[in-house]
Order: sequence, then structure tokens, then C-alpha cells
Amino acid sequence: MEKREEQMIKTEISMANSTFITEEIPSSFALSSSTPTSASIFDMMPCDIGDKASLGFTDLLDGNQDFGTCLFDWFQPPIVPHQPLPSPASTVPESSEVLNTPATPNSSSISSSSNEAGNEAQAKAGDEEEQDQEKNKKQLKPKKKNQKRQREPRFAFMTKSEVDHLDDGYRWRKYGQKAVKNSPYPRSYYRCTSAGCGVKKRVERSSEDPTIVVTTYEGQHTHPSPITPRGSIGLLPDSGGFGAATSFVVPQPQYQQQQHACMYSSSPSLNISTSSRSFNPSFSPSFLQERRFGPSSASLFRDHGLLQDIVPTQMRKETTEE
DNA sequence: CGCCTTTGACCAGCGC
DNA sequence: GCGCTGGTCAAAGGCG
Repeated sequence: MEKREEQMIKTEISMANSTFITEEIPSSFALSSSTPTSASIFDMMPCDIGDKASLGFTDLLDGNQDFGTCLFDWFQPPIVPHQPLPSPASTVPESSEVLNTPATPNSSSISSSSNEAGNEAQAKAGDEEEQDQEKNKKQLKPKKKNQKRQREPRFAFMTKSEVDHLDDGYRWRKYGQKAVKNSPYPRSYYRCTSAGCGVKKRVERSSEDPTIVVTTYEGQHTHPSPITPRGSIGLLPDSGGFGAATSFVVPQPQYQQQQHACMYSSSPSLNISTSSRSFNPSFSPSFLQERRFGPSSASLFRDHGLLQDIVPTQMRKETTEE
């Protein structure tokens, strides 16, 4: 328990240096006007696979403004994860080129849109049971053969952290670890332990900057965070301030983001929170249906957050007026 | 005892 | 076809 809380604290600190990566641009983000705060962030981003955009954010610890790199890619390792910003005044780094990039979320990487997982290959028809032993082992569930594995929408974020497995409020079970090519650090695979919840996440350290942990989430939780009721988050002091921001909102906006609303509102200029906002509830269809944010709370986020830090006013105008 | 991590093996996709 | 790589499984063991 104590360990866990300790880790939570570490996590909290490390969140200050998070950079978010989206691997897949949800088509919903094309509708920028309907999703003011988050979509506008995407408006300024390139949408081609492999493109990257600089993001400014404020370090929660020292208040310094930094910027990192957002990648629009499918599992492309992070580049330039964390760099000091030359001058706080120019919160709009070199992103001007990026800004000029037409926002066309063609979402070429959305491979998961072709949903037909159905055929859970059951006909294995292989009668020749010569290798009994192997067969025993092979009793592993039959895997789909003729289809590409269906992929849930995924996104990742980078976090400066000592610990690999950041506590995001959910319970995870590690089910695998693999050495990754071109990286001295292994990649760990976790699955949400809640029954019926198939959310997975992968955790790996950046080979370029070992202090950075890249966490990739896949899927959406079908349940609330089990942590909250147990008190890990709730126990943290000052629920109206920084302490409320302990768990990562990021990946699972559905049930956790709300807990950080206060963080957003209390510190509108905190770009970290703004980054979180980029994962708005419309990230996936089910998020839309769940509607965690009522109109009022949505308007709470009307501030431009990160946007106002890095996007020229004129640009913002354009995106919001659309 | 239940939950979790570790670890080796297997499978599928992909490029050559 | 072959080899490489990523992703997953499940047995074994550890821990509280």
C-alpha cells in the first residue's frame, strides 16, 4: 500500500514532464468546431503519419515552460521528448510550420476501423495429432488466422519518470515483456485486470532518453477506476489543487479525467492539463456516448489552455470560428 | 490463497 | 520461403 502511494507520488511528479503522443487521430477530431478545446490542438498538428509537432507545456514543478514533441504515428518511437524552451515569452516554438500544415486528419493510421473481429477461428481442423506434447501446449486459444488483428484506438504519452509502470489509477496485470529492437530497454505489456475490460497498455523506456517512459494505451476501460474508491487518489490532500491531479487522466478520460477538472480550472495555463484535454471524450465513439462532461463542465474547458500558449491568436480564431 | 511478475515458447505480420 | 520482430499465452514462482 505504502509502496503504491509512494509510486503515485512519483507519478504525480513525473506528470509534470509528460508529453502526449497520439498514434491514431480519431476521425472525430476532424470536427474541430464541435470540440473546441481539444480539437483545436489537433488543428495545428500535422496529420500525416510520422509527422511531429512541438508542444509547449508548463512544468508543474518549477513553472518553466518547455516543449516536447507530439508524434502522429503508429508506434513510432518518440523523438526529442523534452527540451528546454529558449524563452518563456515565445511559447510558440518552431511550430509555425506545423501550424501551417493543413489539418487533414486523414487518419491513415486508423486501421482499426475495419472491424470484423468476428471469426474467432475455431475450425482448426487439424486432426493429425502427432505431436501430443506440442498440442498440449498449443491448446492455447486458437488465434485468428486469415485476418489482421483488430486494433483498438491507441495513443501514447511520454513521461519523465523513474518508475516504468506509472500508476494511472487502474489495476494492471503484466502479461509479457519483450526486448525491443533498437532499444536496450524491454517493453512491458499490461492488461487491465477488471473482468471484461480489455484495455491494454505497453510501457517502455525511450532509447534516446532513458528517463522518459513511453506508455501506450489501447482500448477503453469499461469500468470506473478501482483506485478512487479505495482511496489512493481520494486520500491525496487538497483535492481542489494539485493533489487532485495525481492519477493520469490521459488515457482513460472516461472515468478519471473528471477528477482533474479542478486541475484544469485552477491552473488554466498548465499545459499539461491542456494536453490531457486533447484526449477529449470524443476520442472514441463510446466516449461520446458516455458523455462525461455536461455542457457546463465542457464550457469549463473553453479556455484555450495549451492552445493559447502555442497557437497564435489569429490561428485560434480561425479554428474556433469554423 | 489470491494476485502478480517472470519467462520461455508460440504465433502472426512483414520485409527481403 | 525464411527470418525477424512484435504481441500473447500460460506455467512457475514470489509475495503479502
